[in-house]
Amino acid sequence: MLLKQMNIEDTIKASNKLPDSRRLILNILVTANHINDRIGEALKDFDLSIPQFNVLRILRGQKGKPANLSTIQERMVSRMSNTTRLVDKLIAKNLVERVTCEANRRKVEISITKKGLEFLQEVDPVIDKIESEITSRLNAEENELINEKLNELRA
Amino acid sequence: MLLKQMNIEDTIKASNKLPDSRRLILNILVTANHINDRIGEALKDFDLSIPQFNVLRILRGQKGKPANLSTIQERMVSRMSNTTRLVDKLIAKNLVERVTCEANRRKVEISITKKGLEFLQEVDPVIDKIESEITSRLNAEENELINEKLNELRA
DNA sequence: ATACAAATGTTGTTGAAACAAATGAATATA
DNA sequence: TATATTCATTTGTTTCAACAACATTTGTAT
Repeated sequence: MLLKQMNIEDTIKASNKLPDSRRLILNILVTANHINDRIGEALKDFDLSIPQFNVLRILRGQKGKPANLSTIQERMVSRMSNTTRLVDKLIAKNLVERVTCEANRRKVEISITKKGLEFLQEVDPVIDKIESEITSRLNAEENELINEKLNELRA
Repeated sequence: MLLKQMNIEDTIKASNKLPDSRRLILNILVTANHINDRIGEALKDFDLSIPQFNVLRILRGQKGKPANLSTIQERMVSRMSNTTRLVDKLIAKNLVERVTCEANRRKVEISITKKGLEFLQEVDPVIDKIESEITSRLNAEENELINEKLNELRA
């Protein structure tokens, strides 16, 4: 199978060659956008936004242990200003629940419900498929190499 | 100068090691987010949103030739649903202007104003600095390598 | 103890994005 | 030529995010 591949200049139809730094930056942004579009599209079938999906995965990662709002915020891919209302949405769907923490009554304990876990099990394979479809275009070493280089960029 | 560097598991504080595909996907998304945060922050000093900034750069890239709305949409880093109102904002600031195309009156011709060009000249060095600050953490070959690999991911 | 500061979430408001429908202009069809 | 179809953009509506102000609980210092 032959896949046509485009550099970013073509992709965003830049009129002239970009400076190297901007070229890489744009490439990362465009690629991230591409990924988000694909995942967001798939999640629409489940009436789930990307941030909502991320919160669910974070809560599952807690393995039963509830999480505070601030914990969720820290772990979000993109930091949200109003995580409260995001959680509200998930509560309305009975996918998560919230109780105020007894030890420190300012805090709040958020956890994923049984229904939430079951729901995730339906969503997961769809997203996994997209993710591995994308990353399978590179082999494991290339994959790992990019991981390292991106880590350096964020350093 | 020693920079502390974090892998994505640490960055998003994942409780367990992620599968390779998700690992790379998340890394790209987190990195893009990091870049957007930094650029968005800098643009705030100029009362400019990232999409607005992109439109201005697209129009400058036209070198005097005006662009249609649809042309702008194609070239945007992230596709927007309502570019009309985005352009309205820039018109309100006298940075761009819009006239309906004589040849095809459905179309509209959008171009950057003199003031817009001058404004971009102020903004550019600030953004360039951020962009090269980030990309300079890798050398030219690494930089180019990632570009290629990202192109393959989007293929 | 009391007062003051910091931590943690929530709520109100405003502006932007997503989505769908509508407008107006050009083109194709009958 | 009249009518339908498509194109390019705009507009209306609903949802969501950013930001700031607020409330409540906890911690600290006098």
